Amino acid sequence: MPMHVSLAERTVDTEVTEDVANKEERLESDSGAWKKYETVFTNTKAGMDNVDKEKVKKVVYEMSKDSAFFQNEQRKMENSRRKIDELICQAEALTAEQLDRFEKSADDRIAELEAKRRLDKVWLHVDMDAFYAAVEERDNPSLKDVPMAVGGTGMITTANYKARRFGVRSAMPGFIARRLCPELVFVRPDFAKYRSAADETRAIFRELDPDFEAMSLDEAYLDATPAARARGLTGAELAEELRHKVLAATGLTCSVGIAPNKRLAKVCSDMNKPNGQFEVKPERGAILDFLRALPIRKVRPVLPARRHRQTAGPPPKSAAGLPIRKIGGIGKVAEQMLSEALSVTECGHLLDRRAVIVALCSERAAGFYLEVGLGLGAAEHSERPGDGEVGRKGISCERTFRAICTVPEMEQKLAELSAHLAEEMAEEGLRGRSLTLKLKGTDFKVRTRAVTSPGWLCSTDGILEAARGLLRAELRQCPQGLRLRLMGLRMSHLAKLGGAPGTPERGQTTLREFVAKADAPGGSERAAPSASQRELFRERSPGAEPGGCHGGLPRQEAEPAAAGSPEAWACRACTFAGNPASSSRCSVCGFAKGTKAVVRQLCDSPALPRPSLTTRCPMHSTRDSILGRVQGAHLRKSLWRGRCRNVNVPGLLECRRKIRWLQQHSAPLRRSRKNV
DNA sequence: GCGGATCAC
DNA sequence: TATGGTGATCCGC
Repeated sequence: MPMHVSLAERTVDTEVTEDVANKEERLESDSGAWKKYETVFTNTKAGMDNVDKEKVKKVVYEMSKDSAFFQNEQRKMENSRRKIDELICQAEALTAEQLDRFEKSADDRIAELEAKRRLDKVWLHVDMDAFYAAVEERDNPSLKDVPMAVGGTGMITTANYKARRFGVRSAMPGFIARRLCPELVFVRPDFAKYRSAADETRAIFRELDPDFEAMSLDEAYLDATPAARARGLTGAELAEELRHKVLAATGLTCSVGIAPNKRLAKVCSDMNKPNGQFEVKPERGAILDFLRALPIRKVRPVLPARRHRQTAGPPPKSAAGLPIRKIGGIGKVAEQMLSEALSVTECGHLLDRRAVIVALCSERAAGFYLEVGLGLGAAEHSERPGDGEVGRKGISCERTFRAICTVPEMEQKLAELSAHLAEEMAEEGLRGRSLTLKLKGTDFKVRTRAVTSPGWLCSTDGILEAARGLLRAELRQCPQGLRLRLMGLRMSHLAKLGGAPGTPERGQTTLREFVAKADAPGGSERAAPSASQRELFRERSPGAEPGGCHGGLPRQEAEPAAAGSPEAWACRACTFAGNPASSSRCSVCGFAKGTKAVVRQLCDSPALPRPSLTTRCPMHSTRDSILGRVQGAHLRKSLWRGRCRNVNVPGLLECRRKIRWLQQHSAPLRRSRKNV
């Protein structure tokens, strides 16, 4: 049985249940393994109530089971399984007294949250119905009569409702969709067209709320409070009017949710999809009812036999609460965790189980779940970036390609990505300090490696140089080589290009971020981000010659207009850190240059086992090899300063002792090698 | 700050 | 024949 039973299935009467049971039995005899393969495709979506989910699941499983993708999914599932089991143990270990205490604490928080409840707002969440597909159908009506999907054989972005009946849906790979529905028609996406259609809808949104919040091309939040007051209309009336206007102007239908906050409005827009609307009245009781006992929405097509039975049999179970998965932010993993560790499958359960939730979840998570249980949500538009502010946290690009395993191929990809990223940044007038390299192996495992540079990065060359450094460090850690199917670059710590020269723009930005973070609930413990990094790099001597110790980490990058002071940093031997070129010590691990060569020899020598990420290096007791990157900035800093006791890493002191020993004995060792 | 994971669209 | 790209956030180091 699926752990998450959909809404529609709950109302099924005994006869149909028997039918399902029989089918289950039949399929059980095949093998049964497919049942454990949970994909996002089995999650209920609008227009998919009648889909035979078990069949879809089996098809997806059959087509996936031998792939590397599947293996990776299994690995991820096992990991979350472990975490959930851990949570279950913790839950079982809770004593009655503890639970009592947590319940009181939960009640306090609930009282605080409840005090902030607002019922005076009218929010609309507008969601265009199967947007891309609908635009294509509008422009080519013959597509209306066939199952159709926008996207390629790689991935589907949207499916029309005819296709959804087969279980075809967004985010599904095309080849699986074709198997589910052989006559499926594929249409190449045309984003220019969708953007122009979105512009038409947005012109209408703007009439109702000039500050409306577009979440994507096909989705927006509208604060209809002022309009409702000014015109003396209810939210439902405004929604009705809006839907008609959108249809008249674009020929497209949309669904609208009406509620006193954004979170509820979003849930509501999905209730009567497509081309419908649903309101939760701005009353506390109505909201709690909505969460506890979901009204029977669209009635499923009812078989005559079933109708007959329904009158004779037990009353329909209409009182099923809102499934937690309907809430934005609760995905596959959270759903499983809540269900198995906390016995929460519906929003109403969140309040019943508040003590365990507060006991086991993080502060933020618990707060979120309590809010959901109370039906609370944002009642104001999210803050918009002010003038001159960046408005985003990062900018990135990534590409999937056929498997590559040679370094030149990888460097070629990096060059393309760097150029692309630099171009995008230039378009938005951005520069950044942190670069993250993303690698996905042919086994679908994802790794990310990041550097934060003391200077700004924005040019293709600057980005490429930093990216190469990250790649080389990774290659050094994987002597067996890499087989990649994806590479990506992401720039973060962004700022606008062309700030006044010499101003400590970075300091100001981070300070503002820090204040904002500290202001946010639960964020007060976070340290100012850049302080340790600045200290790491401060000892750089100003006159260092650029080329001295060059491993591929970024130098200070001049802005296109103003010339900055070029500063070489980075060291080949320790793979990573910023090193003043003139220093004889690595600023990351504190080794003298010569020592590192010796350590490397020792690690490489056949007499000793090779260090790897999983085995302990024979030279020290930490998990990482000396040649590998020392994890974590705080750890690097402590190593450099010799304050190991502040770092909670077992064996670190011993590690330093060994290093010292090596340093003292490096000379004879080096000599002995020369003699070989 | 870094890296893994999750989530939404 | 064979599972995407972009952006954000959270958690635990």
